Amino acid sequence: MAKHRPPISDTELLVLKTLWDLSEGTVRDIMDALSPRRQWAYTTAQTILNRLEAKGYVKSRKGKLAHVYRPAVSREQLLQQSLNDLSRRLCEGTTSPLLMALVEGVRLSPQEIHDLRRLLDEMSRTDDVADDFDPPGGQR
Amino acid sequence: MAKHRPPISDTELLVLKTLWDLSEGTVRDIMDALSPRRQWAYTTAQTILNRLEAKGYVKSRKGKLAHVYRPAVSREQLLQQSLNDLSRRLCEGTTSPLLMALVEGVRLSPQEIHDLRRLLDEMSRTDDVADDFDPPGGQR
DNA sequence: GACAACCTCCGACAAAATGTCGTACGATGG
DNA sequence: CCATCGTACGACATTTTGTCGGAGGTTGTC
Repeated sequence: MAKHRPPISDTELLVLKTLWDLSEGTVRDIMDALSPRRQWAYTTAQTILNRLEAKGYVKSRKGKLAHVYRPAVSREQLLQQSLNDLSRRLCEGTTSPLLMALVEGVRLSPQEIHDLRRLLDEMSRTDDVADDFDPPGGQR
Repeated sequence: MAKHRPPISDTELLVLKTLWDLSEGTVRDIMDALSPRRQWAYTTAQTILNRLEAKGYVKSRKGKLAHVYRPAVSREQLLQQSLNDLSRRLCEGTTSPLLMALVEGVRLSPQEIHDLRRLLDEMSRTDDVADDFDPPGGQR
């Protein structure tokens, strides 16, 4: 189940991205990594991290000296979640409209098209066995 | 160029959706269509419409009696825009990660897979002719 | 041509989200 | 034992969102 998480703001995302890069780090690590792009008071960075944790995007563990933060969601998961939210907001939870919009609205490289085809092949192969009959107790 | 539009809030989206359904309508039309889900003062609906217009999501024309509002963006365009924003926020503007996340993270129906395949076929066909050389004066 | 019914314009306001800190205080290592 | 560095907690200005109220223009109707 994709857990429901409050929306992430731009500043928060900036910090999360930094954490993705670092894999993990303390408040100070974040500040260092971010400077000179952002000149924050120590507590500012701290607050962002706290909020990120409250929202479920990072988790922390007690390091010897300072708390060590690490992402609780990967870029892929965040992508996933965002797409789901989008789908719920705009398409009553269906996803093919997203697919269509993406494929139509973007110039895919031949390489990407190829990869996508492969992926589709895989999917229909696994779906074949599952779609032959209605699963008992199937939903919706 | 996809115009940059400020983010749309949930309430605003609700109204925009109503406009999509009605094709167009006055403040009162919106209110009627929305009741009894929402009990708004007339001016509340008006404000939402105004903000939607300010943000570029709807436009209005002067009707005989009252202003008539109509969507300035279709559901597809909004989808497009949202996906672009997402791509910019999370993937430095690239789109294949979105594609992958969508295709992997969602159970497509055989029908959807079929449609997608068709779309891909079309794309590679048009790409074949379009990619041989730079079209003179070609847009986007 | 005065009235009621509608509309529009403009501004107001509270609540929530966001961006940014300061302070008080506990742990730590020379 | 005191200078550092961290944490907890709260504060505050700004922006965004959700909701209205009131002043004043149109209009259709007796």
